[in-house]
Amino acid sequence: MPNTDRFGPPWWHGKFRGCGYRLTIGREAILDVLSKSEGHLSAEDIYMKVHPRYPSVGLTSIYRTLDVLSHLGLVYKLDFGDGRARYELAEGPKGSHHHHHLVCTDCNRVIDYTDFIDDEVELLRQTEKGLGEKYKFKITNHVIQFYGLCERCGSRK
Amino acid sequence: MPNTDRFGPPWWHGKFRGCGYRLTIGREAILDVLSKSEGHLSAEDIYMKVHPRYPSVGLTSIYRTLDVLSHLGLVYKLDFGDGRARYELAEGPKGSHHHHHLVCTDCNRVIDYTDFIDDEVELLRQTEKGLGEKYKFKITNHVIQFYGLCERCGSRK
DNA sequence: CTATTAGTGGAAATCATTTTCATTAACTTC
DNA sequence: GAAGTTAATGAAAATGATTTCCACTAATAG
Repeated sequence: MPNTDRFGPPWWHGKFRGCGYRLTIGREAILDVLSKSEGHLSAEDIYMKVHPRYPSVGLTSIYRTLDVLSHLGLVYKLDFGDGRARYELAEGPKGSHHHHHLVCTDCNRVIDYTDFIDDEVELLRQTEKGLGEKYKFKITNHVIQFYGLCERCGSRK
Repeated sequence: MPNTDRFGPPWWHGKFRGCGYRLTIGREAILDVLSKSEGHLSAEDIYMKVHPRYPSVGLTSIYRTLDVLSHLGLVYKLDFGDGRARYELAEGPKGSHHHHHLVCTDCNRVIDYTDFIDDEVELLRQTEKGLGEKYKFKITNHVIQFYGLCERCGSRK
C-alpha cells in the first residue's frame, strides 16, 4: 500500500515546495506513518512508528515537523484532555473521511463520528464565511467536539 | 457586584453539597474570581487574582479545584494552543452569554463570538441527542472553535 | 464538641514540549 | 554533477505547566 500515486509523487509534495519547505526523509516518514495509521497519534506514538525504519529521525524532529505540517494544514493537532497533543492527517486530495470527535471526560476514550456531519459541515461553512467577514479572519480550520461520559464510565457512577 | 443573590448563598452551593464536595475558602475564592473576570484565565492567572485576598490558597489547590469544577460542569477547560489550559465559568443559572471561539493560530489571540450562536446551538442540541443515543454517551458539553489568521497576522504574510 | 476524613500548601517530581548549538543534507546555481 | 547556501537535524539540556507526595488543617457529620 504505497503512498505514491501510481503516476507521480505523493500529493503533498507540491504543498511543501510551494511554501519553500524542504522535503526531507523525516517529513516524508511522518506523513507516511500518519497516512497509514487510523486514529489519533501523539508525537511519541509517531516516533515509535517511524523509528524502526528510520532510526536516525529523532523525537525533536517529529515535533518540529508536526508543527510545520499543522501550519501547512496537512495535519490537525488535537487536544483530548489527556495532557499530550494528538495528530491526525487532514483530508487527502479526495476530501475523504471528514469526522468530528466524541470524548469521554472520564477515561479519555475518543470516538470518531460522521453522523450528521453533512449538516454540521454545512452550518460550519456558513458560519465560517460570516465570521471570516465580520472579524476579518482567514479561517482555515475548525474543531467540533462533544464531551461526556461514555457508556462504560456513565454506568459505573 | 456581589456574587450572592440577595436572598441566599451563591447558586453553586447546591452543586457542591449535592456531590459530596466540601465548600472551602479556596473553592469559593476561585469561583468568585472567575465570575468577576471576563476572558479565559489560566491557572496562574487565577492564582494571581486569588492570592492578594487569600494568600493562603496555593497554586496546587487552584489546579485541584479547577479540575473539580470542570468535572462538575461549572467551569469549561479550554485549549487555545498556547501550552496552558484556560478556564471560563460555564453559564450561570440564567444561561447567559453562551459563545464560541475564534482562535488565531499565529498569535493565539481569541475572539469570543455569539453570531450565529442560535443556529449552532440548535444543531448541536440535535446532534447531541442523536450521538448520545447512538453511542450511549451522556453528553455534557461541547466545543466549537474556528482556527485561522486574525486580521493582523493575515496581512503580515 | 469531637471525630472523621476530604482538602490543603509547599516542595519535589513528572513529563510533554522547546531551545541550543554544532553538524548534516536539500535545493540552487553554475 | 559539484560547490555553496542555509534550512533542517539530532542529542542533550532547559523549560514550564501540571501532578504527586506527605504531613498538616479544617469542613462536615454525629
